[in-house]
Amino acid sequence: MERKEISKSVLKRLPTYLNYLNSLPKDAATYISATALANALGMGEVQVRKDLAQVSDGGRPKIGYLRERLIEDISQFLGYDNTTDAILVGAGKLGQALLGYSGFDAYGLNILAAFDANITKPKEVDGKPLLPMSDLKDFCRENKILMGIITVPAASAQLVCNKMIDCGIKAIWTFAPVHLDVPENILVQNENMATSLAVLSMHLQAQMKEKK
Amino acid sequence: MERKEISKSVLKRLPTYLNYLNSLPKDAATYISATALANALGMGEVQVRKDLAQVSDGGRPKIGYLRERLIEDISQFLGYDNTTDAILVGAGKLGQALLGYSGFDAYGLNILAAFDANITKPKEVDGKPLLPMSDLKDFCRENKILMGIITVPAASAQLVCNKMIDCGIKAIWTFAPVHLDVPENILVQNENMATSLAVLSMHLQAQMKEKK
DNA sequence: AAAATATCGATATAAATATAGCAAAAAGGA
DNA sequence: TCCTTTTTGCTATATTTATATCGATATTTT
Repeated sequence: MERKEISKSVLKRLPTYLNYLNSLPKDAATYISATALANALGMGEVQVRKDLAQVSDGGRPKIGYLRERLIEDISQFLGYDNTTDAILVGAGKLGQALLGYSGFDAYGLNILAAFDANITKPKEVDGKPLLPMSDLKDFCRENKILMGIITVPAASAQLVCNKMIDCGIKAIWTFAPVHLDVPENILVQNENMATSLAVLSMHLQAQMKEKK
Repeated sequence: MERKEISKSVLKRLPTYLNYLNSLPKDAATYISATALANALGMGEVQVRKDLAQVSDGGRPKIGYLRERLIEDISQFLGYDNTTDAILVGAGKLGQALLGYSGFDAYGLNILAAFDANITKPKEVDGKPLLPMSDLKDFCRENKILMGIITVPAASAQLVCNKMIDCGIKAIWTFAPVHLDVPENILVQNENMATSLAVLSMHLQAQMKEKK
């Protein structure tokens, strides 16, 4: 399958497909069609078909896609087949929750260690090292870390972000509800819970209004 | 300010503006322009201006918006001024992290209690009640709960979702990486960490390629 | 073997979203 | 007082994204 440019919207839907495909029992039908996928996920069938066409060319008329092959193709496309090592800064509750979450390896993410400003002596949490901030640079260099996860309070997020960039990190996943200023070649993905809440509370407001 | 239809894209950007405005020091300039906001957040100025025009009409040429007024307008628009009560199901690590996070009240969200299948006797976590699932229905009815947060493993998410709907919940915020089937009038907001990871690892892949 | 059917993938259309251009308004200075 | 500058908000255009249409193809049914 040759790789073309892919839009962000499509990219964001791919994990959904993959997830559903993986959730099917082993003895499910060998083939699955875009139509079936669409129905199961409550989406438009044309959209699903177009999305799949961008990552796989195994679709056959009347039949659909070979399930295993499709899983492979999406996984490969998303880079889930070769793991990315990451570090996490901010070992508060959220940080520790992420650190202990065992589901990330399914997405090819491996959090190697956590760092926190309040740590002076190395510890262990969930079998993973929890280190002082002073160790960050050496650790990243030695392990060639490219991805960093920020789970510190908003006030210190930019500072941590700068440090990460200084350590050679190219992609940052942040849970701090602030905008981070970064150079052009660095990608920041803001897991912005506030946007989700906005969508939800808007829906509730609309519903309340309707009922009156 | 009269309320028009608003697109999801705009809605998702509003919290970002609000957040930035709130982060400014108290002695910052009284007025702020769409241009200034755009520059600070690295966005297009036309987009910011159009967005603001949808929630506030306090913009004045050459001057911009009265900062406090703008904060008020966006907050009100997003419904942050009147709190929404919610319950959470799944008191694992992530659930407890959310339960203990004190920042949600700034977004008008108040998590009243948590429920978990492994709980038989009522407990307390972070000063909030942690109750058995059997109490869910009565609690929701009594407190007129409209929003539910799901932090259970993927396998039980749909089950929990069904229960919530049965309890009268209209908006669901889920962290379980599965698609939830719901009736039309129910909104599901999937906090899908996998999509963020997809975007990030895609970026890293592209960067690696570039360097070769 | 022919007809019916389900599905793909390509092309065309529609809808949503983002960007650009410009007149009017308001402040500050010449 | 008039000119210049900045910014708003309107209108128009461009771009992106989603949806619909349709011929081709492969399988199943008749």
